[in-house]
Amino acid sequence: MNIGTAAEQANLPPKTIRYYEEIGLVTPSRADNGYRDYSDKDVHRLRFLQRSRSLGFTIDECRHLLSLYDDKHRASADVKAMALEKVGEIDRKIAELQSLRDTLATLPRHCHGDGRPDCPIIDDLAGERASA
Amino acid sequence: MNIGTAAEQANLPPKTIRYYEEIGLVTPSRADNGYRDYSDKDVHRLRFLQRSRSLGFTIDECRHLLSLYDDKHRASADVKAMALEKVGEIDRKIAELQSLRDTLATLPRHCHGDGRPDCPIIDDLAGERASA
DNA sequence: ATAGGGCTTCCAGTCGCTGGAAGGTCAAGG
DNA sequence: CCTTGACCTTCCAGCGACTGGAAGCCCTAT
Repeated sequence: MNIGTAAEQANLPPKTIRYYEEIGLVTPSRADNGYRDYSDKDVHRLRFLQRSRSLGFTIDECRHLLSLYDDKHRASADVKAMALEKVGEIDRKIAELQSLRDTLATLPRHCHGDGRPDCPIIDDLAGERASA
Repeated sequence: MNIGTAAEQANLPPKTIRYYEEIGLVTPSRADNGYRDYSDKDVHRLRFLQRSRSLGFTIDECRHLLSLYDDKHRASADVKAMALEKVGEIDRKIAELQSLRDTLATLPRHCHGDGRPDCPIIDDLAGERASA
């Protein structure tokens, strides 16, 4: 199967698939004309990548997950630990964004927001008010 | 004032400050020995950048904010609109992460997480269960 | 005189793609 | 048989916002 078809089935752009090959995540065989030839197994791998990437795993984590996927004797504990660690990471990121949001949201509240030049937001950014 | 001192006062690494100069955000004068020489005004600008960056504005937005900061006749409406738009962006990002988190958090719940090789998380990533 | 720290420039790398150029291949239509 | 257009190939460059490192100058203290 050509890269375009594989791309459709894996829901990934061809460019990305070629990139994944470049960094050693998938290694399709080649047809006589030099075109990449994807097997169902390759596509399976690509879908695995698509899904784990979309869940926020980095490329290196995906590499690790794939090796666990290939390893018939893996311990499910390893995988579970990775998933839980990732959930923790996302939680931390959410909390960070939340506090960012709260800080940022206070700024416009003191700003009359009309054509006048004095602007409490700018003042705050410039540190002309008490602020972190 | 040398870059090291400016860096301390602005709470930014020297490398970052040089980078900001390279992209035209701050242009300190130079001492006779070729060292960058930061005025209080420069440091003020750097702090402005530090704060707006840490609030999640991109470099280009910071550039815009700085030009509003320099413009004594700016309309506060412009600034307010940027701040509100940014809050919306952050809200969207939080929501996205939240749904990501929810999806990801369901995976470990079905995984016994011991030394056995069968792992529902891997199965899910591989698409061997019904999943998006 | 020398040792150290800070400063300078420039180049390369990060992460995960994405865009574009230049050219080969293939299937369908005239 | 020829052309058109879609698809494929490779390679190189760029995104954002820095960060690390090398090579070398400058300044101060001992």
